[in-house]
Amino acid sequence: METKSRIIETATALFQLKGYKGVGLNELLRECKITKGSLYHHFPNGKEELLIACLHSLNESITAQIEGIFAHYPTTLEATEAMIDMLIGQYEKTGTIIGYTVSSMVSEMATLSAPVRTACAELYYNTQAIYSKKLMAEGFTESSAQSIAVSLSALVEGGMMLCLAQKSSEPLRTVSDVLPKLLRN
Amino acid sequence: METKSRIIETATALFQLKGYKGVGLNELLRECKITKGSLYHHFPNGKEELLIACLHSLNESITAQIEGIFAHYPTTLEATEAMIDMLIGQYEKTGTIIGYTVSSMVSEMATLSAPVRTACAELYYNTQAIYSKKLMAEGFTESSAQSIAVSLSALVEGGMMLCLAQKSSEPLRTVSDVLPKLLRN
DNA sequence: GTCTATACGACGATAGAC
DNA sequence: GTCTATCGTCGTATAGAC
Repeated sequence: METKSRIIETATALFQLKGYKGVGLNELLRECKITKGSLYHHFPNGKEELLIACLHSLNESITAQIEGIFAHYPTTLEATEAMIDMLIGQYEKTGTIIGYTVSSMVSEMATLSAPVRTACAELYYNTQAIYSKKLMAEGFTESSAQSIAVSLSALVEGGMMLCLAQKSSEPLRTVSDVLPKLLRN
Repeated sequence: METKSRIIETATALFQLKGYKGVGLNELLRECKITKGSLYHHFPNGKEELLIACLHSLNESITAQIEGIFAHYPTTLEATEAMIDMLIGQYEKTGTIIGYTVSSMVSEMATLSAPVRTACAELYYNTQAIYSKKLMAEGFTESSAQSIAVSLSALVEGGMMLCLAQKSSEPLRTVSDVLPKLLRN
């Protein structure tokens, strides 16, 4: 069981960094220090089964982390700013954004594999639920809260894409600056 | 020359649909009804050179189309709404978003190939310049206009990603509804 | 549960005839 | 400028020993 979770952890990072199709099994095995036999023992249906396991794992960890941040800050604005700050910090430390986006998997696989698409959609749904809940606690109506929650996740996901293209954390900083406009009534 | 532009056109659509790594040369050749010899005559440096040509071509067509829309509507709000409406229409007609995003190329290649990353960054830069110019004409300060322009492109790009994951045009509709919050002073 | 060995197709790219 | 033929590599996946 420890091997299985190590595979998932390593594969998740690699998939986020290089995309699903960009990671060969050999590279993954080298990184995990295991062999094909072991991989196919844990994931009999191969690479796509592994990807879905990675997405479920990402879903849990991202949801937990965002929930933690949102529990710690009194307002949605402060919580979202803190979340983006964390993304920026991670980007500046590592040069990429690992652990907080499934964009590469969405754009690569959403039109090709229904199970993968569903797993990505669940992740977006969960984070939007966290945003939405806090917005309603602040007095937004349900429909307004849901609209803003969807927009927040679009803004953050798009902001990460811009950072990758520009090779700079500036887009996420800008997005963070604009949040007050979006979050006032 | 006619062959070359047909290759670019076909390849652009395929890359956007299935991602760069997801499109094999054989599939592309079949679709274009040409052979390897011809492809490598026009693109001696192979697939990545073709990708960059596609990105430049996309850059021109997207910029022109957005410029057209922004010239036609009096306010940034109306223009952006019209642009998103067009994306939604295209999505509902074809089931995917082809011709208006480079997300898949960014997330697949941005960390791997500098020329590809640069070509994507240029596209974002050009569209943001269009937004920004119109915002300034409406009285926004330069720094405010630029912040909003970056956020608009993040919002649209992220919105498309959510649509693909959810298999629904709803996220883009929601994003469109939220625009007034972002665009008022 | 992990290993080695292997199958076999697809990949991007090249050479050379026409 | 377009064709065919072919190269070497790497892709995912499987079989079977330990």
